[in-house]
Amino acid sequence: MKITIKEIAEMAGVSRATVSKILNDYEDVSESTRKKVMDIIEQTGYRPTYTAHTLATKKSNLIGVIYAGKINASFNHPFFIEVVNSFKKTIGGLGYDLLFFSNEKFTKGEEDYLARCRYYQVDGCILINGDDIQSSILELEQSEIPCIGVDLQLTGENSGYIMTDNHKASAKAVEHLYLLGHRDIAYISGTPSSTIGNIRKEGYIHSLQTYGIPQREEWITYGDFYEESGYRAMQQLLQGERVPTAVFAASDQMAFGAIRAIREKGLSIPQDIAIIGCDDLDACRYVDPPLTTVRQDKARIGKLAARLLEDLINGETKVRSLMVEPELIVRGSCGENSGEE
Amino acid sequence: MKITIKEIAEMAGVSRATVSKILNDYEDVSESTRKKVMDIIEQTGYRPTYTAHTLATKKSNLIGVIYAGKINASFNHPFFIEVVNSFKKTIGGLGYDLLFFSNEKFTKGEEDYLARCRYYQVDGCILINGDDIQSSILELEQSEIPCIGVDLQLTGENSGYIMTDNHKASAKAVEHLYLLGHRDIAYISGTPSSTIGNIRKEGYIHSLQTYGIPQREEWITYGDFYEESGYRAMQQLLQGERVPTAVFAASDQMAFGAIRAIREKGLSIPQDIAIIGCDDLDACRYVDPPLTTVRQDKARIGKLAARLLEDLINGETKVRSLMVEPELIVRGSCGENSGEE
DNA sequence: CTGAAAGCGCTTACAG
DNA sequence: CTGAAAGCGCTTACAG
Repeated sequence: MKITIKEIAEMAGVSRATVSKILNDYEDVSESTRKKVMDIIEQTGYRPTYTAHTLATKKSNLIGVIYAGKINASFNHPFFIEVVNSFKKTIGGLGYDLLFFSNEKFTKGEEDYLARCRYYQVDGCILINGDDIQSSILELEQSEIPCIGVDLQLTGENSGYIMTDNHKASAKAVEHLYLLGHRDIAYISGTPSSTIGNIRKEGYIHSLQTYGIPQREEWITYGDFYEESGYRAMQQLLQGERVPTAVFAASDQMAFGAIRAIREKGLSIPQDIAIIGCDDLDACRYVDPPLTTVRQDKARIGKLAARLLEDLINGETKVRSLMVEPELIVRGSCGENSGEE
Repeated sequence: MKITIKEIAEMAGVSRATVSKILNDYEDVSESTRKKVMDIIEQTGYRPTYTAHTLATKKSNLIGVIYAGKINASFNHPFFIEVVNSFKKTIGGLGYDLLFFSNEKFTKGEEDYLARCRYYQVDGCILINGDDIQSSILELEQSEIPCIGVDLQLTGENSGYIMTDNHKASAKAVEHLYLLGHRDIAYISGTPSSTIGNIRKEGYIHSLQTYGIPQREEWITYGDFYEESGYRAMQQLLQGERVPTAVFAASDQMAFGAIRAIREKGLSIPQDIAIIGCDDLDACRYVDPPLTTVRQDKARIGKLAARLLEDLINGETKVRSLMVEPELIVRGSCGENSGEE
C-alpha cells in the first residue's frame, strides 16, 4: 500500500540513492534524471517516511513542548496558550512540527523528559514554567538538547530563556498609581516560591522607594495567581487596620478576585480602591469596571522564543536570555479612563 | 554517546533479540535473563529510540492534532482549547503523545494532511472544526487513518465525530426564555456556512414552533461567532421596526458584542432585553450582568473523543458519532437569577 | 552524474 | 528459552 523510495527508484529506472539525492536537493544530479523522478513522485503522491528519515539523519524537525511543574496543569493557561500559539506559528514557518508531551505516559515514578526527548529525537524543546519544577527538568536543560524556557530561567550549556521584564512591569503599575495620586499601594503577589511573583514583588518594593513611599509589610500579600487566592488576599487587606487606596495584583485573575472582595465589602472601584492587574487577559475587557493592567506581549514572547530556539539548534547564538518590554493598558479600574484603549 | 540495544545486549551477554523481547514484555524469557538485562537497562538509563521502533513496528503512539479550516486560526480558541486539553489528558493516559501539525510547513499550494500523517505514521487524528474546510481534510478522513472530528461530521470508513447536541442547546435556550415569559425571541447565528450554526438555527426555529411562537425572518441574523459580529447583528436587530425582548446568540462572544450594542443604545439587561449565549466561556462570569448561557461539556467531549479514537485505532467499535448533552447555566442576563450558579 | 553497499536502531518470524 | 538473520525506509560516504 504505502509506496517507498524503492518503488520510485524502480519506476524511474534509477537507484534509490539518486532518488534520495533529488529529494534532498543535492546539486549533482542531471536535470533530465531529476525531472523524470520528480514526475513520478508527483504522479504517485509519494512522501518520504519520517521515521526512516530521522533514523538515518538524526534530525527530526520536531520540537518538544513541555509544561514543567505540576502534571498537565497548564495546557489551557490563558497566558501561556497565547505564547505557545505564537511560538507555534513562527516555528511552524521554519519547518517544525510540535510534539506535546503528555505527562501521564512515563509516570512510573518520574517523568523522564530527557529520555523522552532522546526517544523522539526532538531537535529542541520549549519549556513552559509551572509551579514546583521537577528534577527531570534540570536534567533536560543540562543536556545536549537545546531548550528555551518561558518564564523559566534555564542556565544549561544549550539552553536559554525569555520572559517579560517583570521588574519593569511593577514599575509601570506603581508609577501609574503614583501619578494618579495614590500613596497607599498594596501588592498581591503569587506564591512565595514563584520566581515571577518575586521579581514583581521586588519591582514593587523598589518602585515604592523610588517615589519615597514607605513600605508596609502587611500590604504585601500572597496568592497563587488564580482568582480565588486574589479574593482571599483582598479580604485580608480589607480587614487591616489601614486599608490601601490602590492595589497591584500580580495577575489579572487575582485582580478579578480582589474586585469581588472589594464589592462584597460595599466599596466601589475606582472611587474607594483602584486596582491594576497583570497579563491583559481577554476577560479584562469584560469585568466591571474594565481592568487596567500591565500587558505581557505574548505574541512577541512566542515569536522570540522560536527564533532563540532556532539559533540554539543551529548553534548560531551567544544570546541566551531575552527580556520583553511590558506595556501598561489603561482601562477603567484606576479611574483615569473608563473606555477601551 | 547514545546507547543502543546493541550495547545493552553485549553488556548482558545476550542477543539483541532477547533484549527486545524483554523490552516488549514477551513471556518466553527466563526470569534470570530478564533480571540481568533489566538491571543493566536500569543502570545505563537506556531508552529505546522512537524512530527505530516505529519504523519496525508501524505503531507510533502519536496522535495528530489538526485544526481544519483557515490556516492556524484556532489553536487558542477558547472552546476548542478546553476540548483539546481534556482530550490530551485522556489520550495521554492511554500512552499517546500529541503531534500538532503546523499549517505553514507543507504549504506549497496545499497542506497535504494525509501525506503528513503517513510521513509521521500517526496512529490516528483528531480534527478540530474551522471555517472553510479544505479538500485535504476529505482526503484524510476517507483514508486508512482513524480520525475523529470535533464539531466536524466525518463520514469516512475509519472516522467518526463528536459534538454537542446543538439542536437541544437551542431548545434549552428558547425554553428558558419562554418560561420567563418571552415571546419575541431573536437569534444571532454563526456564518451561514457553519454546520453548527445551522443546527442551532434549526433548533431555534423548531422550538419556536413547539411553543406556537410565530417566526420572524428579520429576527434571524448572522455573525461569525466572534464578538464584533455579535455587536453588529444586535445593532441590526435594534434598528428593526419591532425590537425583540430576548436574544439567543450562537456563541458567548457574540453575546458579549450584543450586550455592548444594547448598552450603547441606552437599554438595560435583562429589563429591556434578555440575552443568552452559548459555550460557557470563562468570561461569562465576568461580564455585567453575568451571562446566562448553554454550556457545552468541553471536558466530556474531549474525553469521549479520546475513547472513540482509541476504539477506532483498535478496530473495536461500531459507534461512529456521539452527541453530548448541553446544560443551561443560569446567571443574571435573563433576569431570573443574578448570582453565580 | 550515478549506483552498490553499509548503516541508522529496533522487531519478528523462524530455527534450534 | 535463545539467537541469527532479514527487514522497516531512508541516507551517505565511496567508487566509478
